[in-house]
Amino acid sequence: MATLDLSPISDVFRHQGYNGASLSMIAEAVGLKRASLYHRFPGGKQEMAEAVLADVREYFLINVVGPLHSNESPADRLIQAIDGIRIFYRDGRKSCLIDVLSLGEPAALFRPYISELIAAWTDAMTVVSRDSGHTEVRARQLAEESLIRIQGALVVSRSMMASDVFTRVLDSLPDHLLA
Amino acid sequence: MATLDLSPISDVFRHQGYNGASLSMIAEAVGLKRASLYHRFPGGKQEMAEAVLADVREYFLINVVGPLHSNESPADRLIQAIDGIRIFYRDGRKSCLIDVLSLGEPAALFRPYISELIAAWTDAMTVVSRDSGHTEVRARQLAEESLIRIQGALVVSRSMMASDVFTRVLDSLPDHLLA
DNA sequence: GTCTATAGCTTGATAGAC
DNA sequence: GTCTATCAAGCTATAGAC
Repeated sequence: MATLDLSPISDVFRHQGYNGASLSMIAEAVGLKRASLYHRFPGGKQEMAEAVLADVREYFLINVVGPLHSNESPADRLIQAIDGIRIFYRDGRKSCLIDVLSLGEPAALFRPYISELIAAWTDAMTVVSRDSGHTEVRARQLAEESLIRIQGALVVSRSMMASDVFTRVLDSLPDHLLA
Repeated sequence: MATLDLSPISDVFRHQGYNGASLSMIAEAVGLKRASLYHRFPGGKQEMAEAVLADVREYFLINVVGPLHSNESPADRLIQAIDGIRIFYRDGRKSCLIDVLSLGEPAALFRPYISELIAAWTDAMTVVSRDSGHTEVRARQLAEESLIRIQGALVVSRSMMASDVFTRVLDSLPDHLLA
């Protein structure tokens, strides 16, 4: 087998949280036995979560942060980034790793990864907002506000099983973020 | 002993999530042994979470929903509700039960409680927004938006250990919600 | 590189003394 | 009403056959 597809593991963590995700669940999701996971991830569960976070980081850099830095028009850049976000969260049906991995005692292990991810995301949204005509300070405010709205929409969508909340927030992003 | 103070249990759930909260942690937090918890909560862990949710519901009805329905000015009502919210979330340092209890397989057990809580909260914010001059439809949009911003701010605050994000969102609520 | 088997521990929950 | 003692089941992780 080549390199392992991490998305089933990601799904387990996102649905169950770090504590709730057992190696049995993960093993079943990837189609291996528990012990075999230790061949791929000698560091155990923690290493699996770190691998998933690295995977998510790569996805965001390519599909969200990258487009936001391109040389197209701010509106076109944002539309591409929104597509990347929509796909990652499956229209609001999948939780955010940032959210679920910041719970409990193990959260401290992942805080550095998560902080960097949030910073890169916020910076990229700041750039596109500023390029659309806002001042640097205002652009930063709007970018932070956008991140908050996305994360909040994910929580509310999940709690109420109403993913249209998330879709609506994503659709309104251009109006909020661009001048 | 009279009736048990539920806030230590609430804190454990909010910090660890439902799966991450073990009876050992809860017992230590309340100062009892594991077995003694079953005298207060024969239904075990699930009953503890339900009791905490009922407690939270009562707090919100008294300190958030109630003030929003009073006969004072919309601005004064909202200020009181914001105080209730700020205290409940300890300036953003405590997570939201709505968030942490909607993770994993046990989430289905709590969905009815959580949905009702969110609905009552959103309705109350809709009332105060409408009373300030907005149309019913617009008021509802703004109320939903406010809930999203609060929940998002809690997630971002927790992830980045920056509780000022939460404080800023709460402070901006009157401008967002009232006409 | 995947498996079976198992060690050692913690979990949620129960029984029964006081 | 709280405790000690205990249970079966689940957990993470390891050892070693193939």
